[in-house]
Amino acid sequence: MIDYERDLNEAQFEAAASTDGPLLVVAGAGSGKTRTIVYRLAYLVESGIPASSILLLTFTRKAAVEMLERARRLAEHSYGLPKLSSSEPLLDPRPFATVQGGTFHSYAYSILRIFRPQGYSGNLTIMDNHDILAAFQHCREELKIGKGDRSFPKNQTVNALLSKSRNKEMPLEDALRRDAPHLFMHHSAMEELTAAYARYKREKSLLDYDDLLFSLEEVLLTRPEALAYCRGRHKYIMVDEYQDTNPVQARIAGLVAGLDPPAQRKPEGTPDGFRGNLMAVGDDAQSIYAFRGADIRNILDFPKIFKGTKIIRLEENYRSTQHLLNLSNAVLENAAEGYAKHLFTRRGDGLKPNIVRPLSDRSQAAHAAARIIELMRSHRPGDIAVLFRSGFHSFPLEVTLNKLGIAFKKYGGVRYTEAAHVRDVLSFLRLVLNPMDFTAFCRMAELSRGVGVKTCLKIYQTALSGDGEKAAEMAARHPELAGDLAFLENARRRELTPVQLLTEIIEHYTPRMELLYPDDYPRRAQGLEQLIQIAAAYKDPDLLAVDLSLEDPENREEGAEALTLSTIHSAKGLEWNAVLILDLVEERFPSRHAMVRPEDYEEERRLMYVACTRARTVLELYVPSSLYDRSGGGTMPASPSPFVRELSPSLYRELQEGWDGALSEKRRPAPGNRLGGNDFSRPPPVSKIVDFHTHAARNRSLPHEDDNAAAEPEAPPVGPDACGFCRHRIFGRGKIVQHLPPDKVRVNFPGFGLKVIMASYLSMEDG
DNA sequence: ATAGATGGCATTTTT
DNA sequence: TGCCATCTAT
Repeated sequence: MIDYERDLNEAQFEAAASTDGPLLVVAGAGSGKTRTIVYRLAYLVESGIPASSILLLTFTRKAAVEMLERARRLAEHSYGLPKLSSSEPLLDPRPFATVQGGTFHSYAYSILRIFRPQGYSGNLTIMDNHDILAAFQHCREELKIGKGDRSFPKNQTVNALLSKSRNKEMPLEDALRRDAPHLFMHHSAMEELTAAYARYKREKSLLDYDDLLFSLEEVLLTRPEALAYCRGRHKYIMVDEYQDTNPVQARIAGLVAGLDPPAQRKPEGTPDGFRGNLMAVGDDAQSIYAFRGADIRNILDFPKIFKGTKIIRLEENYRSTQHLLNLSNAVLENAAEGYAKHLFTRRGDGLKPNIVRPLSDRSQAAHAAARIIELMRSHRPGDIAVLFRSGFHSFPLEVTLNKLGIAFKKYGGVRYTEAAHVRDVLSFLRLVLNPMDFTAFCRMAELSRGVGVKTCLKIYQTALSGDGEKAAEMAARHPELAGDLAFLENARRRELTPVQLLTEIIEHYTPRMELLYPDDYPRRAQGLEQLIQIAAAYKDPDLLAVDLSLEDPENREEGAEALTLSTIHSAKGLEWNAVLILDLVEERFPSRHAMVRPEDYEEERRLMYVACTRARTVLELYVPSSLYDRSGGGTMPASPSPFVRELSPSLYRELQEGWDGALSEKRRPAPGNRLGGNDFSRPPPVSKIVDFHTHAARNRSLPHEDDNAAAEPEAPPVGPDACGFCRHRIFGRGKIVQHLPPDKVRVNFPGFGLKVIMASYLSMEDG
């Protein structure tokens, strides 16, 4: 049996054992949130609640799968294997097998398949990003909007703004005023485009991501049988990462859990009206999705909306050492709004976090790689992660790792499902399931030579008007297309499992792929193998197709054995022994786009908090002094992120890159000894980097260390007694403040502050 | 009408 | 840099 009181702390236990009524669990980072949810699942099931009446809504499907998997292991461990001969009623060997789990989007789709939204008939098709852009392009050509007008926003921009306005539930006009005032002049054309886009979707039974949510809400509000169905089926709702829900999602959760729609609600609110079982789990300090409409008020107002909410706080941290927590807590301390969060741990102090100051983003990559190699001696690659604000921040590191042959997987950035060949195969799959899937049809048809958008549209329109024969005739004029259609026809006739179906599609498609991608088709073929692996988990090809459109399958692909590179957003909810955070400089982190509105800035701070709290024992913050910036025409100075500047030096250890490329601990002037020249016995280099950018270094004609030689400078151009001004390749002109025998000087560079630099790398300047 | 090519652009985060 | 959108020759 499961011993809840042994395995959980008091607060966790209370959360797990509070089965009925509204419940808000404010779970600090690393406070055992997943554990609590898993044990609560077990508790519910042990209380006799059928697992099939539990719905677990998570932020990603991956999170749901992980939790259910952990629940299964807990059950296995606690109950053992079922004894077949026992006369006792057997426990289900997989007690959680029927718990429903997934994202709001996939839940919405599962309901909308049964209860179609108003105006939609036939199979619903989920649009992915490419489909959406193609739709906008189509509409704008049709309406001749923005033609030849350079100032008119691109499809991507239009889509982003529209989606934002929908998620925040504000008129497009207001969203423009707020986020893109320079586009405000186009607001009426954009409204027009938006209307055309909506028509387009309806005509072709297409739903974009936002439609899934709004359509579900509409169905729940307008069709009592749909609401009754959902409520009858799921009586216990758990929502993970509640701080990142947007208003529709919160309303959907409330509706399904039993909250009456506003129209039916009594004027005084919901005094005793709410009888549902809804648990929200989240952390206001980790709310990082406001940009897509997440509303932190959902979690703050939860107790007001659901009267009688029990609030439980989880503040004991089981993940990180105390030194790491001190730094994370400090990040929040400077928040504009006072978050009452103070994480503590009983794990012990551990090591202080390191702040590493490389001279450039290039050497940042080299140092990070060197550090990773060092860490891999005592950690598995899967226990190490490099995090960054934006996808492209990891590019230099990716290059370095590739050179060194260090395998990594990257999350965030280019997505697997967006790879062209995967989308091709997916189109075939979708067309087998739904012959009228317009976007899939276009994608497949355009693989044939001589077929473009116009032809696609014509054939599709003909088919839509019911004249299937004529459409087939038109298609037959293109032999390749005809072959594809015959293939689809054949595949449809047979009842194939998802795996069989995909196998046949890939077989059919492979010759095409070899023509299309002569340079790298073997690699792509390998990627398609993965698709088949993924398909093995599905019985219903329809659900497979939807999931492939909704999420990145790479996320659940095999082992955690590779080093992780990830945006902070994608790292949410995960943890590693060692975490390196890159590019902690102004303009990058916080993102320069977040410097306008204070609330955006605060979200960056929470992002920093999320990043720091991913680490268990090792945390390193990288603060390069310069960045390569192509638009700025080369290497530009960079100032440390305010999130780093704010930190008290007592919280971390500081490593600085000398001009010889080695890292050494920064000397902090002892109190009362600020310029004392005698105690500069140099601490041993913490990690000496091999120059991974040899050719780059040569191009810049920088001397670099041999592997065995301690760098001995050549005759210094800056003499031992020199004073006054000098010049440095990156920092520019600076004033020599102090000599550090035998071979270094301390220089004050305007904009960079004091630097300790090998004298041989400086040239004299006239005062 | 299509396909291939050129040229211009901007570069946050995700379901 | 790589992605789009538009242009141009077929």
